[in-house]
Amino acid sequence: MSPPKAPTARPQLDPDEILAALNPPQQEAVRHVDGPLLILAGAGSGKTRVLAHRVAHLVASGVPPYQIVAVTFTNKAAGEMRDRIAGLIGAQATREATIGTFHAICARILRREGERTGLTRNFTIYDRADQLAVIKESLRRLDLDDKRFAPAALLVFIGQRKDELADPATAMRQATGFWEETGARVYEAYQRQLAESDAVDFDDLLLRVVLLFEQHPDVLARYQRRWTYLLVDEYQDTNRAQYRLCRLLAAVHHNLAVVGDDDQSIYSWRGADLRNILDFERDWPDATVVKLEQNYRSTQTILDAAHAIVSRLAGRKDKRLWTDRGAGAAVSIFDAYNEYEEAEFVARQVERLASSADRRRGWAGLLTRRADDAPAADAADGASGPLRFGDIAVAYRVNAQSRVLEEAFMRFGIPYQLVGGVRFYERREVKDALAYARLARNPADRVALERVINVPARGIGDKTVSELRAWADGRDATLWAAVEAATENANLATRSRAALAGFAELIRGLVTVAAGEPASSVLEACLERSGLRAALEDGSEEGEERWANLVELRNHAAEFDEVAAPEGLARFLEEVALVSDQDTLEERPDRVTLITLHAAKGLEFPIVFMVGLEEGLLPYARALDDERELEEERRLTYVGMTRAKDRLFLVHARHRSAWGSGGVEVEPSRFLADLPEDLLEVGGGRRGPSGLGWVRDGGTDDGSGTTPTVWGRIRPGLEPLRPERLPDLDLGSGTFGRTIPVASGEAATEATGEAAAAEATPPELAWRAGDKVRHRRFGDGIVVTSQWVSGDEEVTVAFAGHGVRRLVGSYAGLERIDGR
DNA sequence: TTACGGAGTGCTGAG
DNA sequence: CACTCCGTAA
Repeated sequence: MSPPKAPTARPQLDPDEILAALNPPQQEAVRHVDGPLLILAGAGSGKTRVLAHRVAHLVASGVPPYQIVAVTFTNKAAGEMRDRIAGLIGAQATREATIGTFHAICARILRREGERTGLTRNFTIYDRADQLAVIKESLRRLDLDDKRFAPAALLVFIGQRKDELADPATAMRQATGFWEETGARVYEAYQRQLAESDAVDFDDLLLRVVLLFEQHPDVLARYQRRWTYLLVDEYQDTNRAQYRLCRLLAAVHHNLAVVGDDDQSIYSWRGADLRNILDFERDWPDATVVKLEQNYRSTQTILDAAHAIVSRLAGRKDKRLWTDRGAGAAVSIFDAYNEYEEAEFVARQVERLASSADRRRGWAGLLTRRADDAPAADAADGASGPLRFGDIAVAYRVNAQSRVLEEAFMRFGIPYQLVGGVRFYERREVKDALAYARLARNPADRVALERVINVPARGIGDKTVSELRAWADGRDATLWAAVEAATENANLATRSRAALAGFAELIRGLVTVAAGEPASSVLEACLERSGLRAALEDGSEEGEERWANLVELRNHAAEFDEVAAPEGLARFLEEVALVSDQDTLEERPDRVTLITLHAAKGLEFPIVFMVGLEEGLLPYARALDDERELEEERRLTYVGMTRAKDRLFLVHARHRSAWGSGGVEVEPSRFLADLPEDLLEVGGGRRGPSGLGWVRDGGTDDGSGTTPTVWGRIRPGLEPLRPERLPDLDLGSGTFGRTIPVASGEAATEATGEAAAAEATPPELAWRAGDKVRHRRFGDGIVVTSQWVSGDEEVTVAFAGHGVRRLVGSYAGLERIDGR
């Protein structure tokens, strides 16, 4: 996303050549030049390819590259798009096009035009943690109780208002009830504080550009002239602000091409509005619609299974994916006793799949379980080479599920990489260092200032900071102004004044460095002068590790050194603020990828394990009482399944522990029951009547010999994970778990000495999963599970807005609000 | 002002 | 279990 350069001479491209390698619908999408275009692109239908070829075709047809803007969902996707386009039209011409995420493009626009809206070009982008700090400060200023008005809930409230393009006044007008009125007041205070800090949050990046365009038609007209061809990827995940942005930019020329798949819409919780794609044809009556239904990624079996999940959605755009790759292997279901066995199963399968024997013979043999079908050869992308760890991904609903998997992989010595989780930029020392860097550019950044004013400790305690706040509040000044004026502040102790003078001097020095030195030098100065380095180098192993992180941070900053000061630092901070989890994913051929289902969107792997297919996890507990949310869980399941190219494993456990407590019994996901039996092979678990209509009797291997199934047998010489939690694995005759001593309808019992005691407890539980209840404090919720714990019933309830709570039955005073 | 330990509490998802 | 918050002692 370098600044546009004057168009340069470029090699002549032949439009027909660009079309050559595409199928007919793809060609239609690429050949379409003027007017609105909706590309309904199913998973794996080659949409990135179509987008890239479309850009190339536009250029070949005479559109100057700088008039093209392509919007992607992540920076990583932008990079891939850029590479692909460069492969077609050359790097030189590609550099002239604008390719990036909505957020990055808007940040760039605001950097250039923001002064009309009261921002300086030094503005800071606040992340979620910063936002929470601002909300807490706003609550303090309004003298509100953060118990009654939970910062996280307010953040959601404010975010929703912004997604709808509602300002604080509008939010106040539309407020229903006291809580929302208060929310609107907090919203107003929050915005005021952002303005004081010369900062914007993620939503503001979009919102402010929309407002800028709406209030300054001249600016809008300039961008309309500049960008005459718009391409938007992942259109199903756009929110109202992004939608409005598209409409504004395309209002004159109508050259808006969007690509999306309503089946893959999984971000409604952050404002994505499915109507944007469903109503595209109504918004643009002259729209051309192209459906891409040929899939180049998965086997037909995987596609059929995935279709069974998604075909039950109401009001979806009708489409069905097909492939000419052949049926391929059955989808494998594994029924584990608990999450430890689940993880062990995955690890063992990974080990087996990547074993040297399989590697030598290639792994085509693994893909031909259904004998009537031709081998699922895929010469096109070379998938038939030796299988590597990097060909395997394990996907799960929530990050917390990764831990048990990591433990199992470590045990088995399987290399893995984790996407998401504790992110690099969220580590404390990294945030501290970045706070200094932010202050070096923008000392008004109050969140950064409060973060590091006493880090490392320099004798500026809470009392001193409170006095500074009072000084600033009384004068309507920034906290930084209060720091600078501290030497004249009689309310401060002499010692505090001295400490503050030192701190002010430190920041002023950093500001000077930031004005003229490259980004890495600024980082260097931040680390050294602040004392961060000295504080970390205390000889401890932890300190050493943290220091290593800061060195990495500085090295990353050095990548921006070629950009002249002060822009280099600005670019660095902007990129750091806008990186996504997916952006941090490296293509490591030697590592298994552990990833959330959300982050896995847009990726593909030859082999995918989806774990935790259980009621309460997928679908997630909080979605159980809401049909729309359930549909989103369904789409999320679909997204996960369609990541798999050749082999898909769906794994669920019968018992799962939640935050430290022992395992409770869980039901298999309803989505499993939607899968056609003839596409599946089932392993693990108890045989026979199990309440699962789809469980097949008999063993797990069909005897064809092409799938060397070893399920149900613990590997000799390897102790089971957490043996105390597992039933007698190695006594099971070919299958796991025999019969587990759990009375029907009753709570889970560990397969330990506790079992006997638990079995003696009275079995009548007042509550069961799915019951709708009301609690006097938490409001309405849904029972996730209920079990006997030391003589009382422990009810776990998911409350709307209050999270999942465990309550003691006899005290909770739960009220049944409907149903049984 | 800081360091420590115990208590309390929370797990969607993410730019 | 893993984090943050809070009170207390140094």
